[in-house]
Amino acid sequence: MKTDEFKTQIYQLLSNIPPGKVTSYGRLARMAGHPGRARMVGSLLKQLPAGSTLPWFRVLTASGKPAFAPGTESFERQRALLAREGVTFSASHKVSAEHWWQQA
DNA sequence: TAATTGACCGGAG
DNA sequence: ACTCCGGCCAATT
Repeated sequence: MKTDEFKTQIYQLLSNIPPGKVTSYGRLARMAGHPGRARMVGSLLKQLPAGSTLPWFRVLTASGKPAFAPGTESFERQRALLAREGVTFSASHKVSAEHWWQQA
């Protein structure tokens, strides 16, 4: 079980999330067969190569909100990208359950 | 080499 | 619904 395999798994899953859908760090980790490694998923997304086309913005915390503090640049960027796909936030910055990705 | 730091999570209070 | 806490473990100090 190498770290590289975990990374590959996560990247694979991430690329499978369709536009307009979202999931959480923890769920991705669990889908990859590594429950409890949510932080590693966050670490991977943080270190994504500059030119990557992976939809990092479709990943939220388990509570359904972005991992960034409201008002920060990253937060606004994520909100804009999701809005472009029809995913809107509630007043408390939470994404409604109907947008959550259900594995095919 | 050791300590600290996170784009996290679930349970408990 | 919200805060606190312990577990998580690679990357960074």
